Amino acid sequence: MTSKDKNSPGRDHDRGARVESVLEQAETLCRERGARLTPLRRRVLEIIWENHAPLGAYDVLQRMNAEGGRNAPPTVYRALDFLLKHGLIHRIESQKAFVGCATPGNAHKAQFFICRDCGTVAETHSVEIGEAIEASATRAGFLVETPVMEISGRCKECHDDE
Amino acid sequence: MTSKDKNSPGRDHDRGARVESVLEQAETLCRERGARLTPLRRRVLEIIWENHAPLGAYDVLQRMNAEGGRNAPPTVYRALDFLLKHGLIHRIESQKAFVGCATPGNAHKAQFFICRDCGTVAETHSVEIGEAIEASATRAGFLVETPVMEISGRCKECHDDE
DNA sequence: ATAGTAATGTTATAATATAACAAATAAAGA
DNA sequence: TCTTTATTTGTTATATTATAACATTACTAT
Ligand SMILES: [Zn+2]
Ligand SMILES: [Zn+2]
Ligand SMILES: [Zn+2]
Ligand SMILES: [Zn+2]
Repeated sequence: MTSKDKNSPGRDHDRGARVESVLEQAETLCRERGARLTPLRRRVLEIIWENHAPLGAYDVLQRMNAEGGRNAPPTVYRALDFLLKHGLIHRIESQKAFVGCATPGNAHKAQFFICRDCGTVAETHSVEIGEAIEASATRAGFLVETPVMEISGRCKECHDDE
Repeated sequence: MTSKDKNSPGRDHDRGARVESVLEQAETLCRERGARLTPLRRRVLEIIWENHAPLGAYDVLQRMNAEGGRNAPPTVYRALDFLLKHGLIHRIESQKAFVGCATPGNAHKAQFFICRDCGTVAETHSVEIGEAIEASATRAGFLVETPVMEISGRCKECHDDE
Protein backbone atom coordinates (compact mmCIF):
# COMPACT_ATOMS: atom_id res chain seq x y z
CA MET A 1 0.00 0.00 0.00
CA THR A 2 1.56 3.23 -1.10
CA SER A 3 1.08 6.48 0.79
CA LYS A 4 -1.22 7.58 -1.99
CA ASP A 5 -3.63 4.79 -1.13
CA LYS A 6 -3.79 5.47 2.56
CA ASN A 7 -7.22 6.27 3.78
CA SER A 8 -8.17 6.94 7.34
CA PRO A 9 -11.70 5.72 7.98
CA GLY A 10 -13.39 8.17 10.29
CA ARG A 11 -12.07 11.10 8.34
CA ASP A 12 -13.77 11.90 5.08
CA HIS A 13 -16.96 10.11 6.03
CA ASP A 14 -19.01 12.42 3.80
CA ARG A 15 -16.46 12.67 1.05
CA GLY A 16 -18.82 11.11 -1.48
CA ALA A 17 -21.30 13.91 -1.01
CA ARG A 18 -18.63 16.57 -1.22
CA VAL A 19 -17.26 15.07 -4.42
CA GLU A 20 -20.74 15.17 -5.91
CA SER A 21 -21.15 18.83 -5.06
CA VAL A 22 -17.72 19.65 -6.43
CA LEU A 23 -18.59 17.95 -9.70
CA GLU A 24 -21.86 19.85 -9.97
CA GLN A 25 -19.98 23.07 -9.36
CA ALA A 26 -17.56 22.12 -12.11
CA GLU A 27 -20.43 21.40 -14.48
CA THR A 28 -21.94 24.81 -13.80
CA LEU A 29 -18.65 26.58 -14.17
CA CYS A 30 -17.87 24.94 -17.48
CA ARG A 31 -21.36 25.54 -18.80
CA GLU A 32 -21.02 29.23 -17.97
CA ARG A 33 -17.74 29.39 -19.83
CA GLY A 34 -18.81 27.33 -22.79
CA ALA A 35 -16.17 24.77 -21.87
CA ARG A 36 -17.00 21.14 -22.34
CA LEU A 37 -16.66 19.02 -19.25
CA THR A 38 -16.89 15.76 -21.17
CA PRO A 39 -17.52 12.45 -19.40
CA LEU A 40 -13.83 11.68 -19.69
CA ARG A 41 -12.74 14.97 -18.14
CA ARG A 42 -15.44 14.73 -15.54
CA ARG A 43 -14.30 11.24 -14.64
CA VAL A 44 -10.70 12.42 -14.20
CA LEU A 45 -11.84 15.21 -11.92
CA GLU A 46 -13.92 12.74 -9.97
CA ILE A 47 -11.01 10.33 -9.58
CA ILE A 48 -8.82 13.13 -8.30
CA TRP A 49 -11.40 14.21 -5.77
CA GLU A 50 -12.08 10.66 -4.67
CA ASN A 51 -8.56 10.38 -3.37
CA HIS A 52 -7.74 12.23 -0.20
CA ALA A 53 -4.20 13.01 -1.35
CA PRO A 54 -2.81 14.34 -4.64
CA LEU A 55 -2.73 11.78 -7.43
CA GLY A 56 -0.07 11.35 -10.08
CA ALA A 57 -1.13 11.25 -13.73
CA TYR A 58 -0.38 7.56 -13.95
CA ASP A 59 -2.34 6.88 -10.78
CA VAL A 60 -5.31 8.56 -12.40
CA LEU A 61 -4.74 6.50 -15.53
CA GLN A 62 -4.65 3.31 -13.52
CA ARG A 63 -7.95 4.14 -11.87
CA MET A 64 -9.51 5.04 -15.20
CA ASN A 65 -8.52 1.69 -16.58
CA ALA A 66 -9.32 -0.28 -13.46
CA GLU A 67 -12.63 -1.54 -14.84
CA GLY A 68 -11.44 -2.51 -18.28
CA GLY A 69 -10.60 0.90 -19.74
CA ARG A 70 -7.91 1.13 -22.42
CA ASN A 71 -6.86 4.72 -22.09
CA ALA A 72 -3.33 5.85 -22.86
CA PRO A 73 -1.26 8.54 -21.13
CA PRO A 74 -2.08 11.36 -23.58
CA THR A 75 -5.74 10.94 -22.75
CA VAL A 76 -5.26 11.59 -19.09
CA TYR A 77 -2.69 14.33 -19.61
CA ARG A 78 -5.08 16.13 -21.93
CA ALA A 79 -7.86 15.91 -19.43
CA LEU A 80 -5.53 17.17 -16.73
CA ASP A 81 -4.50 20.08 -18.96
CA PHE A 82 -8.12 21.00 -19.46
CA LEU A 83 -8.86 20.85 -15.74
CA LEU A 84 -5.76 22.90 -14.97
CA LYS A 85 -6.63 25.49 -17.58
CA HIS A 86 -10.04 25.95 -16.04
CA GLY A 87 -8.69 26.03 -12.51
CA LEU A 88 -10.54 22.91 -11.44
CA ILE A 89 -7.37 21.25 -10.23
CA HIS A 90 -3.92 22.30 -9.16
CA ARG A 91 -0.64 20.64 -9.87
CA ILE A 92 1.56 20.09 -6.83
CA GLU A 93 5.01 20.54 -8.32
CA SER A 94 6.92 19.03 -5.46
CA GLN A 95 4.89 15.83 -5.80
CA LYS A 96 4.30 15.63 -9.53
CA ALA A 97 0.68 15.17 -8.61
CA PHE A 98 -2.71 16.75 -8.99
CA VAL A 99 -5.29 17.81 -6.46
CA GLY A 100 -8.77 19.25 -6.75
CA CYS A 101 -9.20 22.98 -6.29
CA ALA A 102 -11.46 23.78 -3.39
CA THR A 103 -12.48 27.18 -4.76
CA PRO A 104 -12.48 27.00 -8.53
CA GLY A 105 -13.88 29.72 -10.71
CA ASN A 106 -11.98 32.65 -9.34
CA ALA A 107 -8.33 33.08 -10.18
CA HIS A 108 -6.36 32.80 -7.00
CA LYS A 109 -2.89 32.36 -5.65
CA ALA A 110 -2.99 29.53 -3.21
CA GLN A 111 -0.77 27.96 -0.63
CA PHE A 112 -0.73 24.23 -0.11
CA PHE A 113 0.00 22.67 3.23
CA ILE A 114 1.02 19.11 2.51
CA CYS A 115 1.30 16.54 5.27
CA ARG A 116 4.29 14.31 4.70
CA ASP A 117 2.68 11.72 6.91
CA CYS A 118 -0.89 11.25 5.70
CA GLY A 119 -0.51 13.07 2.41
CA THR A 120 -3.49 15.37 2.77
CA VAL A 121 -3.30 18.79 1.23
CA ALA A 122 -4.98 21.88 2.63
CA GLU A 123 -5.39 24.79 0.25
CA THR A 124 -5.34 28.27 1.76
CA HIS A 125 -5.39 31.78 0.34
CA SER A 126 -3.67 33.82 2.98
CA VAL A 127 -3.61 37.50 2.08
CA GLU A 128 -0.85 37.89 4.62
CA ILE A 129 1.43 35.52 2.73
CA GLY A 130 0.41 37.09 -0.55
CA GLU A 131 1.26 40.54 0.72
CA ALA A 132 4.57 39.40 2.18
CA ILE A 133 5.53 37.98 -1.18
CA GLU A 134 4.42 41.10 -3.01
CA ALA A 135 6.43 43.25 -0.63
CA SER A 136 9.52 41.14 -1.07
CA ALA A 137 9.07 41.05 -4.83
CA THR A 138 8.53 44.78 -5.09
CA ARG A 139 11.77 45.46 -3.23
CA ALA A 140 13.56 43.39 -5.86
CA GLY A 141 11.66 44.96 -8.73
CA PHE A 142 10.15 41.60 -9.46
CA LEU A 143 6.71 41.18 -11.02
CA VAL A 144 4.92 38.20 -9.48
CA GLU A 145 2.92 36.04 -11.85
CA THR A 146 2.60 32.46 -10.65
CA PRO A 147 3.77 31.73 -7.16
CA VAL A 148 4.22 28.08 -6.25
CA MET A 149 3.82 27.67 -2.53
CA GLU A 150 3.93 24.13 -1.31
CA ILE A 151 4.57 23.84 2.37
CA SER A 152 5.48 20.36 3.43
CA GLY A 153 5.20 19.40 7.07
CA ARG A 154 2.78 17.61 9.36
CA CYS A 155 -0.91 18.21 9.75
CA LYS A 156 -2.63 18.61 13.10
CA GLU A 157 -3.84 15.01 13.27
CA CYS A 158 -0.48 13.56 12.38
CA HIS A 159 1.64 15.42 14.87
CA ASP A 160 -0.99 15.01 17.58
CA ASP A 161 -0.82 11.27 17.04
CA GLU A 162 2.79 10.86 17.99
CA MET B 1 18.93 28.00 -28.31
CA THR B 2 16.86 26.97 -25.33
CA SER B 3 16.04 29.35 -22.53
CA LYS B 4 18.57 27.54 -20.40
CA ASP B 5 21.34 28.64 -22.71
CA LYS B 6 20.45 32.28 -22.83
CA ASN B 7 23.13 34.51 -21.58
CA SER B 8 23.07 38.25 -21.52
CA PRO B 9 26.53 39.61 -22.02
CA GLY B 10 26.97 42.63 -19.84
CA ARG B 11 25.38 40.89 -16.90
CA ASP B 12 27.46 38.39 -15.00
CA HIS B 13 30.74 39.93 -16.13
CA ASP B 14 32.52 38.76 -12.97
CA ARG B 15 30.74 35.46 -12.71
CA GLY B 16 33.95 33.48 -13.03
CA ALA B 17 35.34 35.06 -9.90
CA ARG B 18 32.15 34.53 -7.98
CA VAL B 19 32.03 30.87 -8.99
CA GLU B 20 35.57 30.44 -7.71
CA SER B 21 34.71 31.94 -4.35
CA VAL B 22 31.59 29.83 -4.08
CA LEU B 23 33.62 26.71 -4.75
CA GLU B 24 36.18 27.65 -2.11
CA GLN B 25 33.39 28.23 0.34
CA ALA B 26 32.01 24.79 -0.51
CA GLU B 27 35.42 23.22 0.03
CA THR B 28 35.69 24.82 3.46
CA LEU B 29 32.20 23.83 4.43
CA CYS B 30 32.70 20.21 3.44
CA ARG B 31 36.07 20.03 5.15
CA GLU B 32 34.51 21.29 8.36
CA ARG B 33 31.83 18.65 8.15
CA GLY B 34 34.08 15.83 7.12
CA ALA B 35 32.16 15.57 3.88
CA ARG B 36 34.09 14.78 0.74
CA LEU B 37 33.69 17.28 -2.03
CA THR B 38 35.29 15.01 -4.61
CA PRO B 39 36.43 16.33 -8.00
CA LEU B 40 33.27 14.93 -9.55
CA ARG B 41 30.97 16.61 -7.05
CA ARG B 42 32.95 19.77 -7.23
CA ARG B 43 32.68 19.75 -10.98
CA VAL B 44 28.90 19.36 -10.83
CA LEU B 45 28.64 22.27 -8.44
CA GLU B 46 30.85 24.31 -10.72
CA ILE B 47 28.75 23.50 -13.77
CA ILE B 48 25.61 24.53 -11.94
CA TRP B 49 27.14 27.82 -10.89
CA GLU B 50 28.56 28.50 -14.33
CA ASN B 51 25.05 28.71 -15.72
CA HIS B 52 23.04 31.76 -14.87
CA ALA B 53 19.79 29.81 -14.72
CA PRO B 54 18.84 26.52 -13.06
CA LEU B 55 20.13 23.45 -14.86
CA GLY B 56 18.38 20.14 -15.30
CA ALA B 57 20.22 16.97 -14.34
CA TYR B 58 20.63 15.98 -17.95
CA ASP B 59 21.95 19.42 -18.84
CA VAL B 60 24.59 18.96 -16.18
CA LEU B 61 25.34 15.52 -17.55
CA GLN B 62 25.74 16.90 -21.04
CA ARG B 63 28.19 19.52 -19.86
CA MET B 64 30.14 16.92 -17.88
CA ASN B 65 30.48 14.81 -20.97
CA ALA B 66 31.10 17.70 -23.34
CA GLU B 67 34.83 17.09 -23.41
CA GLY B 68 34.76 13.35 -23.86
CA GLY B 69 33.35 12.27 -20.51
CA ARG B 70 31.40 9.03 -20.33
CA ASN B 71 29.30 9.62 -17.26
CA ALA B 72 25.88 8.08 -16.85
CA PRO B 73 22.79 9.56 -15.18
CA PRO B 74 23.30 7.91 -11.77
CA THR B 75 26.64 9.65 -11.49
CA VAL B 76 25.17 13.10 -11.81
CA TYR B 77 22.12 12.31 -9.70
CA ARG B 78 24.34 11.04 -6.93
CA ALA B 79 26.43 14.17 -7.03
CA LEU B 80 23.29 16.28 -6.99
CA ASP B 81 22.01 14.33 -3.99
CA PHE B 82 25.23 15.01 -2.17
CA LEU B 83 25.10 18.71 -2.96
CA LEU B 84 21.46 18.90 -1.93
CA LYS B 85 22.12 17.08 1.31
CA HIS B 86 24.82 19.55 2.21
CA GLY B 87 22.75 22.53 1.18
CA LEU B 88 25.11 23.58 -1.58
CA ILE B 89 22.38 23.58 -4.17
CA HIS B 90 18.60 23.82 -4.24
CA ARG B 91 16.20 21.96 -6.44
CA ILE B 92 13.60 24.13 -8.17
CA GLU B 93 10.62 21.82 -8.20
CA SER B 94 8.63 23.77 -10.72
CA GLN B 95 11.50 23.50 -13.19
CA LYS B 96 12.97 20.10 -12.43
CA ALA B 97 16.24 21.91 -12.21
CA PHE B 98 19.04 22.75 -9.82
CA VAL B 99 20.56 26.03 -8.77
CA GLY B 100 23.46 26.93 -6.52
CA CYS B 101 22.69 28.10 -3.00
CA ALA B 102 23.91 31.60 -2.35
CA THR B 103 24.19 31.12 1.41
CA PRO B 104 25.09 27.51 2.08
CA GLY B 105 26.11 26.25 5.45
CA ASN B 106 23.21 27.47 7.48
CA ALA B 107 19.87 25.72 7.24
CA HIS B 108 17.41 28.14 5.78
CA LYS B 109 14.00 28.41 4.25
CA ALA B 110 14.34 30.30 1.02
CA GLN B 111 12.15 31.88 -1.56
CA PHE B 112 13.05 31.77 -5.22
CA PHE B 113 12.06 34.49 -7.62
CA ILE B 114 12.28 32.97 -11.06
CA CYS B 115 12.14 35.11 -14.17
CA ARG B 116 10.12 33.40 -16.86
CA ASP B 117 11.88 35.53 -19.43
CA CYS B 118 15.60 35.31 -18.75
CA GLY B 119 15.48 32.35 -16.39
CA THR B 120 17.50 33.90 -13.59
CA VAL B 121 16.70 32.92 -10.05
CA ALA B 122 17.05 35.20 -7.05
CA GLU B 123 17.14 33.51 -3.67
CA THR B 124 15.76 35.47 -0.74
CA HIS B 125 15.16 34.70 2.92
CA SER B 126 12.39 37.05 3.87
CA VAL B 127 11.50 36.77 7.54
CA GLU B 128 8.23 38.46 6.68
CA ILE B 129 7.23 35.64 4.35
CA GLY B 130 8.49 33.08 6.82
CA GLU B 131 6.40 34.58 9.58
CA ALA B 132 3.32 34.84 7.39
CA ILE B 133 3.62 31.16 6.59
CA GLU B 134 4.17 30.24 10.20
CA ALA B 135 1.13 32.26 11.22
CA SER B 136 -1.04 30.64 8.61
CA ALA B 137 0.28 27.20 9.48
CA THR B 138 -0.24 27.70 13.19
CA ARG B 139 -3.86 28.64 12.66
CA ALA B 140 -4.30 25.31 10.88
CA GLY B 141 -2.33 23.37 13.48
CA PHE B 142 0.21 22.60 10.81
CA LEU B 143 3.88 22.02 11.55
CA VAL B 144 6.02 23.54 8.81
CA GLU B 145 9.05 21.53 7.76
CA THR B 146 10.07 22.20 4.16
CA PRO B 147 8.37 25.07 2.42
CA VAL B 148 8.75 25.21 -1.33
CA MET B 149 8.37 28.81 -2.49
CA GLU B 150 9.00 29.32 -6.14
CA ILE B 151 7.66 32.57 -7.40
CA SER B 152 7.57 32.78 -11.14
CA GLY B 153 7.28 36.16 -12.81
CA ARG B 154 9.51 38.72 -14.44
CA CYS B 155 12.68 40.23 -13.09
CA LYS B 156 13.41 43.96 -13.07
CA GLU B 157 15.54 43.88 -16.21
CA CYS B 158 13.03 41.87 -18.18
CA HIS B 159 9.95 43.92 -17.50
CA ASP B 160 11.87 47.15 -17.86
CA ASP B 161 12.89 46.01 -21.32
CA GLU B 162 9.42 45.85 -22.77
C1' DA C 1 -26.03 17.10 -45.30
C1' DT C 2 -21.59 19.37 -45.13
C1' DA C 3 -17.76 21.60 -43.49
C1' DG C 4 -15.20 23.01 -39.83
C1' DT C 5 -13.67 22.47 -35.10
C1' DA C 6 -12.85 20.10 -30.93
C1' DA C 7 -12.04 15.88 -28.55
C1' DT C 8 -10.35 11.35 -28.27
C1' DG C 9 -7.67 7.20 -29.83
C1' DT C 10 -3.24 5.24 -30.90
C1' DT C 11 1.59 4.52 -31.41
C1' DA C 12 5.86 5.95 -30.50
C1' DT C 13 9.22 8.34 -28.01
C1' DA C 14 11.23 12.08 -25.09
C1' DA C 15 12.73 13.56 -20.57
C1' DT C 16 13.48 12.72 -15.82
C1' DA C 17 14.94 9.56 -12.23
C1' DT C 18 16.27 5.29 -9.77
C1' DA C 19 17.48 0.11 -8.83
C1' DA C 20 20.94 -3.15 -8.63
C1' DC C 21 25.31 -4.75 -8.69
C1' DA C 22 30.42 -4.42 -9.89
C1' DA C 23 34.73 -2.05 -9.57
C1' DA C 24 37.69 1.31 -7.73
C1' DT C 25 39.12 4.34 -4.18
C1' DA C 26 39.64 6.23 0.29
C1' DA C 27 39.53 5.94 5.36
C1' DA C 28 40.36 3.34 9.51
C1' DG C 29 42.38 -0.10 12.38
C1' DA C 30 45.89 -3.73 13.37
C1' DT D 1 52.49 -1.25 6.18
C1' DC D 2 48.88 -4.42 5.32
C1' DT D 3 44.26 -5.52 5.80
C1' DT D 4 39.60 -4.50 6.51
C1' DT D 5 35.77 -1.70 5.90
C1' DA D 6 33.12 1.96 4.17
C1' DT D 7 32.46 5.23 0.58
C1' DT D 8 32.44 6.58 -3.98
C1' DT D 9 32.13 5.76 -8.77
C1' DG D 10 31.09 2.87 -13.00
C1' DT D 11 27.77 0.33 -15.61
C1' DT D 12 23.60 -1.64 -17.26
C1' DA D 13 19.05 -1.77 -17.11
C1' DT D 14 14.68 0.02 -16.10
C1' DA D 15 11.07 2.89 -13.83
C1' DT D 16 8.41 7.05 -13.98
C1' DT D 17 6.61 11.19 -15.92
C1' DA D 18 5.32 13.63 -20.04
C1' DT D 19 4.72 14.84 -24.95
C1' DA D 20 4.83 14.50 -30.32
C1' DA D 21 2.50 13.18 -34.24
C1' DC D 22 -1.09 11.63 -36.72
C1' DA D 23 -5.64 9.02 -37.26
C1' DT D 24 -10.34 8.79 -35.94
C1' DT D 25 -14.50 10.17 -33.93
C1' DA D 26 -17.92 13.32 -32.25
C1' DC D 27 -19.66 17.59 -31.80
C1' DT D 28 -21.22 22.48 -33.84
C1' DA D 29 -22.81 25.51 -37.05
C1' DT D 30 -24.28 26.68 -41.52
ZN1 LIG E 1 -7.50 26.55 -5.85
ZN1 LIG F 1 -1.26 14.27 8.26
ZN1 LIG G 1 19.99 28.61 -0.14
ZN1 LIG H 1 14.51 38.35 -16.41
